[in-house]
Amino acid sequence: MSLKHAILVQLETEPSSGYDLLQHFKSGLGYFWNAKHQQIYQQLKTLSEQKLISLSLEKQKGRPDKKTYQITKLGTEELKHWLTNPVKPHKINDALLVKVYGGHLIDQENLQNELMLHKKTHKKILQDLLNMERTFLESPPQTQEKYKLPYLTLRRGILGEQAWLTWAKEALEMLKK
Amino acid sequence: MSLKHAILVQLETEPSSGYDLLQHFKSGLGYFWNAKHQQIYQQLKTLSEQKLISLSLEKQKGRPDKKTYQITKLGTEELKHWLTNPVKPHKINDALLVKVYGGHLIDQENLQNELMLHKKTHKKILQDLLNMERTFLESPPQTQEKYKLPYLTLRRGILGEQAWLTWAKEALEMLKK
DNA sequence: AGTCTATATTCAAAAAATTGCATACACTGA
DNA sequence: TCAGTGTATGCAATTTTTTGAATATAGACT
Repeated sequence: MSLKHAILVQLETEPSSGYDLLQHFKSGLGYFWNAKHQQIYQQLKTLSEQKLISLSLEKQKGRPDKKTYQITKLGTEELKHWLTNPVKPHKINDALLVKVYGGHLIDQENLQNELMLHKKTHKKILQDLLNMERTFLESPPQTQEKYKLPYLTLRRGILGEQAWLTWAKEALEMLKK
Repeated sequence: MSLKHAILVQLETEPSSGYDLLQHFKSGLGYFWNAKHQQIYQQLKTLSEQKLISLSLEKQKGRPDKKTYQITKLGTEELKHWLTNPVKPHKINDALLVKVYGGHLIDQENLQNELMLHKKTHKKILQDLLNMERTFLESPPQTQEKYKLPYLTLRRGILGEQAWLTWAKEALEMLKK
């Protein structure tokens, strides 16, 4: 169960509110760990009860108050413990590929159109990731050294998206034949 | 909810028992749709109740009897309906990347070792996929034409694994610095 | 004032996945 | 005969994910 640890990892980077975390899960962390806001808040409550994180209320100007959480010593220990133990390879559930597998049952143009839609999405994602990479590579060397591991997750995203687009091109060519 | 459709797609290809399906989910379909035997049997029961599949009991020599399911007309219609509607991009929950993101907290050798373990796994998967590809490409042209869409799912797997291994190489090099 | 949007959080229910456990048939080898 | 392995199926509980719904603060605009 790694949502807990994804949250702890992010809180270890900087204290955050539920909403801040949600933004991170829409970008950054979210490229490799999907989480819904209900999950995040629920998990924050649990982590707080377990004393792995602590809570402080923060008043904001022009915005509602927010609850800021930060990781505790206990939380950091729990996180380190998890980090030292091996995880299993992630499992894939890709409905698009199920559709491709059974695609002979439908009109090939429909399949092509859908592939092109997904291609568009993936192009956007790749663009976003490349922008993030450019920003990172323009940052000072100590920043680059500090964040070299998060950068690796970015590289994984980029290489994965590029592979996907290579495949999509191939697939569309085959479908046109 | 695509387990249902993954099962229907496979049953459309050929009638199968729960056990047969399980083997398919360990290979072939399983590279892009993960399913546990409990899920499969449960889903077969539901699909049968819904008349999307029909059941026949088959006696075997030297083995226990098996229940063979085949897709019904209604099932084929349901499947086609699903196939014509767009699906969302699949979501990623990759614990390894969460670990890489927070990897500065642990001994870098531990992280390297784990990456190398995963690398080994991915190499094996790629090998399996390439073997499957070779077999496919050695098959008669009409077979290749018939299964060109399932072949596309294989190609996706191969390109994805290759991208993963490229990344792993890059990551290990960075970790060694 | 009301509507819309953004920020911020919460509760609840349903669906799906995972884990644990179990049973039965059949064969093989000690 | 028993233990181990493979084939074959099933039930139940727990955990995780998804979906739906809602509330509150605050600002901007009509």
